[in-house]
Amino acid sequence: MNELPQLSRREREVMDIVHELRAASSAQIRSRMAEPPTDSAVRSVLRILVGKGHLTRKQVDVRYVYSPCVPISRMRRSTMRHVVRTFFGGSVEGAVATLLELDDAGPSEEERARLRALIDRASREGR
Amino acid sequence: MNELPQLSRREREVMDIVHELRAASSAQIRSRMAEPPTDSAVRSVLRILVGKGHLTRKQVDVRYVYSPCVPISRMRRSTMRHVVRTFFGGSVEGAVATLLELDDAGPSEEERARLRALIDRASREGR
DNA sequence: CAGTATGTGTTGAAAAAGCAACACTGCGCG
DNA sequence: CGCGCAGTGTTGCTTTTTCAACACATACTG
Repeated sequence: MNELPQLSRREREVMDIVHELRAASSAQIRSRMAEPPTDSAVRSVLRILVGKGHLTRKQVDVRYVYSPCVPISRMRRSTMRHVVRTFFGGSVEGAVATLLELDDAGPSEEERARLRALIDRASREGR
Repeated sequence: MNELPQLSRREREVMDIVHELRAASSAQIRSRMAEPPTDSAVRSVLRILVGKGHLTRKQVDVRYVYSPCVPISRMRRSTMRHVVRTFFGGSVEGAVATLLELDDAGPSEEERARLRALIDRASREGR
């Protein structure tokens, strides 16, 4: 049903930044962009994203603050689903394996404990 | 060091398809695209991607087969790193949690065992 | 051989993206 | 007040993307 149009290069870049910050002003977003263009250029992209229904904005004090329309939890799931399918042949296990290799320090003891707990909880919810 | 230029909408779509299939012909790619354009349009994008250094092509029988230049393992890591930072505030644990929720069937007993093994192995490699 | 089917590359034009210049507003301050 | 500053929106131009039409090659088939 909701087929939001796909994003251009800059649009995707901005969306990623907003997702990372959860909510951000135009200036904040610009400061994180690669080879940042003019202020007005950034705001052009923002206006387009609001128009397409990807961002909402809300006035806070004098400036606008932008945040994603789609709730973060849904975004997490859909992104992960896409990544697992695209890069891991659908294997959740493979994806977990790569995640665990990310920290080259490796997970701490507490973290490992929490991960085991996650696995057990997933198994209980599965049935 | 290697800063490959960022991708346009169609370019990204094609790259995702090629990553999923590991290697694909023009026609295969086209058949998986959303609202697929003409054959020649697809091949235009492919030629650009080869030019930018994102894809290699190799002649197999009569047709060309395209595959990514960057090895899949590196792609998996960099993509996961990006996703974790963008959508999970850097929390590997959070990312694993979402992964485990993906199958609504939940992981099987064997899969859970393998996941636990992964965790233990990650801890050993960590030091 | 003529015709069709499949694979490819080139070209040029329409659409979208990308962007800076400019104009407007409200605010603080000398 | 007059001035600069920070934030915003609009406009129009330039570049990139996107795409289909066309042309070429090879292989198969009647």
